[in-house]
Amino acid sequence: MGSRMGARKPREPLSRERALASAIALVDAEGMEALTMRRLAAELGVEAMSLYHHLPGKAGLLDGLVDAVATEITSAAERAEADAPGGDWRTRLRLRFLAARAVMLRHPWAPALLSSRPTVPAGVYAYYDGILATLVDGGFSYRIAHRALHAFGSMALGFAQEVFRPDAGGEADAAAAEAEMVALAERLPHLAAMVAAETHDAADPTLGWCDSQTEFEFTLDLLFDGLERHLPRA
Amino acid sequence: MGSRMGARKPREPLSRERALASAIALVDAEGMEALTMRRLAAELGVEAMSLYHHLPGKAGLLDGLVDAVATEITSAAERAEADAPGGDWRTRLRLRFLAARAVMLRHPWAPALLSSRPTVPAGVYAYYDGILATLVDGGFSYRIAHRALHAFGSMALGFAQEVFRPDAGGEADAAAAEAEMVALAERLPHLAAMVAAETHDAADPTLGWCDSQTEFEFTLDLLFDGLERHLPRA
DNA sequence: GGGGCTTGCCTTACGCCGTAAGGCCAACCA
DNA sequence: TGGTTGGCCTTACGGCGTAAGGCAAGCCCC
Repeated sequence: MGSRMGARKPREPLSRERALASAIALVDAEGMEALTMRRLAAELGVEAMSLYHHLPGKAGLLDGLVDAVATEITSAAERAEADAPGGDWRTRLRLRFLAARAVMLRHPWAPALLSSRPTVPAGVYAYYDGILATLVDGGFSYRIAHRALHAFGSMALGFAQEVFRPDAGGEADAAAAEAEMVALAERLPHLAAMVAAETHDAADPTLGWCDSQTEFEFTLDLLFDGLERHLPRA
Repeated sequence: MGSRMGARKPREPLSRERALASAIALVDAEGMEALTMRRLAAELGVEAMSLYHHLPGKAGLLDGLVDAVATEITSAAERAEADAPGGDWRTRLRLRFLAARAVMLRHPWAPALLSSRPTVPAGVYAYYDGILATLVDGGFSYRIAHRALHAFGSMALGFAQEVFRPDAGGEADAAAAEAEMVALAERLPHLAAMVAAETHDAADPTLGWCDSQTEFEFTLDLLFDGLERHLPRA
């Protein structure tokens, strides 16, 4: 008896894939600092050292995470571009970048992890290749396409950098916050003026006062406008 | 006897300033991962716990580093712009950004540290204020200046991102590297074509094949060209 | 069918890390 | 002169990544 009723096995045998999936879920839920070998093992119902039979140490685990998001980005970008077959290079690139951004927003830890790697993760090259394909198909020389890749920089990867986070830390002590704002207005007049100007004519429907999606697309257009002048036939 | 011949004192008494200066020197020389409380204390000829009389823990130490580079950047940018009093907003911004970049190149650990902070370091606001001043002085509305700040993103801070680092890891086993290159050309045709195109007509004097300074300035011009269309009088 | 090998997981232990708690000694002030 | 204070040290705790080895179950080949 026993081998035929196998479904009762207390747990499936652990593997690199299971470990990576669990790690991603853990990091999505609790952030990078929660990812320790002991904690991940506990999440899998196992002891820490057991992970070393499937992963080459912590660095290897991080490599696995990086590869996972890199392929997620690449396939998302590929799918997005395939959905608009007739578009010009701008709209196709835009779709790629927005797809990459969507992935990054799902995994807020990914930008820091990607840029912390000492070398470009191998999986990212495939993504860059797709961007290059779109550019050269759009008429750019490889020289300019190369520069464009640099110009896009972290935008191509969809990094959602929130330059201003005025709400960080809750809203306790609003009076003190206002006092600090007044003090800030004296030391940093232009910043204060900008905040005032932006909050006053807030007739537009941006939430808070920084709509990162809008900023992202504005930057995209800025770069695209600048790039367009470098088309050989222009 | 003793108090008059003070210069013989075995060491000066340690302070926040001395600790921060030593920390910056250590990190410049050996990277962020070398910065531990014990190591920093050893560097100062002291035990780890002594640091806690001058710094509020490791996080406070990192805050100190962040503040130090922020003020270094701000003052460098201010000095750079002051050196060209008659220029238009483009050249003045360019001077600011290149000054910031120079600081970052002196402290390669700074970008990751700055962007790892949960909130924008206070000292960075002063730097942004200077950029805003240049923009509004150049005729931009606060709305567009705000967007420009987002558009510049990490460029404003001079982040030197090296997208391609083909030499990482030495040059051992050149044959294997070439084999890998061939395999890569099959999987990533556009990337391979770009590398080929760029290395063949390398008549220009760029070192290696990515001159990050050139890429940086190309991106600056791209953004500036795009921004210029948003001037109200254009 | 049984001995040896492989596989998968566990136990123990080491040297790092940040830091809480408290001791000791010299300088200073009353 | 004696108490107080400040600067530095000692000890210790829990957590980290991981090296080294143990132990039981399954498999292969004779």
